Amino acid sequence: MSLYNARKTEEKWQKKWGKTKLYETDFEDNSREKYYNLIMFPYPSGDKLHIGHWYNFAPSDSWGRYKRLQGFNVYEPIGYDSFGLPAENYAIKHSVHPAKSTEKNINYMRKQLKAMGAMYNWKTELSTSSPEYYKWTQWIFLQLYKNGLAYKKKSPVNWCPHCQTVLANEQISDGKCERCDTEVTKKTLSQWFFKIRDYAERLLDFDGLNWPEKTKLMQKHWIGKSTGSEIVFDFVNPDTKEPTGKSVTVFTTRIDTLFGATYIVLAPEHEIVPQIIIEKHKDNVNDYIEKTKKETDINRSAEGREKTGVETGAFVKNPVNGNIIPVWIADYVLASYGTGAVMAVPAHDERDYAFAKKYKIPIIEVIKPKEGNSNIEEEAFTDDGYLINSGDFNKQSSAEAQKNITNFLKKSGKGDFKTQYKLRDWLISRQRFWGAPIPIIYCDKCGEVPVPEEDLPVTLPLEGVDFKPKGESPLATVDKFTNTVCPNCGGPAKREVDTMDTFVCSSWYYLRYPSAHNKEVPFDKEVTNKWLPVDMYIGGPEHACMHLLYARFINKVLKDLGFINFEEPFKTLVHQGLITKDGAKMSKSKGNTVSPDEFVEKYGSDVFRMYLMFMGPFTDGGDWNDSGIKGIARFVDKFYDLIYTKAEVQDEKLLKKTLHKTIKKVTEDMEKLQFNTVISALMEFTNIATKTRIDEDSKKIAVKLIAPLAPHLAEELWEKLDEGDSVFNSKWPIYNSELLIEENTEIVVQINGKVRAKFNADVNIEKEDALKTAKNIDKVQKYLNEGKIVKEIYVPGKIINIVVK
RNA sequence: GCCGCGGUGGCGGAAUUGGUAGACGCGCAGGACUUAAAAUCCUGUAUGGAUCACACCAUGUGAGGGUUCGAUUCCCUCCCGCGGCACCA
Repeated sequence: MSLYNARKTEEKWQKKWGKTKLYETDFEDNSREKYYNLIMFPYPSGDKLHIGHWYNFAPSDSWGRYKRLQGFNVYEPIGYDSFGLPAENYAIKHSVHPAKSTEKNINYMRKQLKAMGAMYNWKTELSTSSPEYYKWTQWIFLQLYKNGLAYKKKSPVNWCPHCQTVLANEQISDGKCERCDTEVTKKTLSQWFFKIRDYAERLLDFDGLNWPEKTKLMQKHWIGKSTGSEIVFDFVNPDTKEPTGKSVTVFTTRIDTLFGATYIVLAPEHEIVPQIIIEKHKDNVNDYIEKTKKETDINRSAEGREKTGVETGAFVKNPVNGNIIPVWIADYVLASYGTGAVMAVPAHDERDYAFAKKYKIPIIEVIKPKEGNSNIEEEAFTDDGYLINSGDFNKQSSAEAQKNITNFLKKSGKGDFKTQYKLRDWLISRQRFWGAPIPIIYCDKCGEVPVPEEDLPVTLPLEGVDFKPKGESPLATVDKFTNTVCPNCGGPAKREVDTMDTFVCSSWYYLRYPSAHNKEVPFDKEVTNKWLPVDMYIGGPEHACMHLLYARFINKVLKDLGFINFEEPFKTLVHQGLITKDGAKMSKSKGNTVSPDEFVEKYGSDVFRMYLMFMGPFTDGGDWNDSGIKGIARFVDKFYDLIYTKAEVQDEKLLKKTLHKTIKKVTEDMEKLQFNTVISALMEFTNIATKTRIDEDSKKIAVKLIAPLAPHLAEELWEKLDEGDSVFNSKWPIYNSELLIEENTEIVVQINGKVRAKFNADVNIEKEDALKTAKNIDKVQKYLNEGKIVKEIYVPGKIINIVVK
């Protein structure tokens, strides 16, 4: 029977840690190497700390504790990503100011986080919605603004009629608002953008980053670089074939197929469209454009949708061969990518092929496969090959022709090499209240004026706000906020009423943490250059393309502006897996959630977090089982009893060997964050040591080994072992490899690859002796008699395989 | 459709420079303790066959094929699940 009382013990140590300031980082300590261990900070929702948070935070804390035991000066900060829509929606419903509900949620969450017993440095706790923090978010906006990286642009944006707010492309899933599931429509507004596209090329460079390949690949796809050529097509009069003076530029990655272009297609939104329509087609074209406007992007890009389009009656001249080809409009060409115009080569592009067949446009074959055949009557041939029907370029390979044709057009100014990116500039304006106000003032005289840095923060009003959305920012309803004076001329002026995307707040919080106590600067230069970049960043894979890309962007900008001296914010990145229940994702709507509080109450934080880590590999996640946690609870009791009980060692040799094997296994697996096998190794050790009994020195080692996983239990036992101070001020054990050397081994005898017998032998037994021993075994002889020995394989100290035929 | 990851007992999972598949834990079954239960401890537990029982035999890591003395691990084809992207010119 165990005497271990988890809840009491955990409370005791949490209090003690607070008193002794064990986890308050000494940022100036140079005696130990720094280690910045970061988690993706939580959004303080009314749902409190859920199991997903635990699965991110607890293993991360175990990792931090392990690094500390290894001698690093570990900094583990905590904070809250506290701006955002849910608090605003709550305010709309219940008329509670977001500042109030957020504070309440943070207070509750802080209690839960403390009960977890992680080694957070509470001294540098921050929340993005506090004026002390968003003052500097606004400061960052101003740096981008002053350096031409923030600009305002009228653009069609995605509009959620329910939230009455603009959504970023990233916030729409399945044509619906990610937050409220309402069908998304369109609206044109004047918006602030950050020029992340300027950094596209640098964001593709992951050199020196220890990140999951998957994440890097996702960012690469997201940025979507493609290299090709731009070609200028001149419009010509359909009757006289004379140039009209107008032209359109297209982007293509397959300029080698240019001789096969039989029409070009413009996006319905393309600005040149109104100028080039021929009278006869005007009604048709305008109808089509009107129809397109009503369709959302999502519908337009729905899978398997039949391609539609209309003729404009206009014609252009192919610059490479002078062919006159028709100009069409079709909604499958997107205004937002490339130039909003494409050349169509039906013979060598599936989309163009289907379109040409439908509208009976000629198909001209210009590429032949190097090997085998293509059948243009049946389908498009889209691979590279060699050119035919292409004048001087015949017989060249696709790659050669791409270079040569572009260079040929370059001479006459009708083409050039060009690189395109799918990445769009970052839309940061939000027509919301609960965000950092954009520090811009509009003056009738002076125009757009940035708020002077010394006037920051532009504070959110606490009173007089109407949260009910009316299609504009709630801030517009607060006269006290909007009416101000121009910092330039002193005349009356209006403030920008939009706030920033919360991703702006979270794109730099890791820089603020170590300087969070400093009110003078966003981040202390010395501290930052010493403590950054982040050594380990652990969080969900859902942030692969947004938060993690934005943070890299802001970091690079701040480096370019000379504020910091490092290019990348996160050296090592790890994504935790997903916890499921009965194989399904947990969700409130399904009612299959697990409440951490309930299990922490019953078993304690140590047991709960260890079970989470035991369920499966950390990066894969696992399936929660209510009774599975009992196994960990039993293990904790057994371990406590093992250390607590004094007894004579029965089998010293076995104990030492097992202990050092365990040190090796635990150390190696901790390095790989394979907590599940760390725990099973400790279980095996406990099972064996319970039988052999254990001496005091070995106990200390065992306690250190379990300390990262069960910090409270370890501290309690460390104290019981009459060790003062904290186990987390001790040193991680090192195994003695001499103790791991095996003298005897079990050799497996296989006949034709099947295990037939085993025998014990000296590890260094020679092949001949091993075979001799094996062949003397009765059972082996039985099989040998069935045929002739064809081959004998000996894997030293492991296996004998005799092939009999 | 494309890209990435995965598929192992009743369940979560372990093992891969190719070398005894199923560690560890849950669950289940039997036993001990108890008036009884819970807790705890001990034993067993891939499937099928055979046996009073053991020894034993066969099969087995999504399916099929290949390479090899030997394949969960390598190669090919296919099926299923998960995540991401998607008319990107």
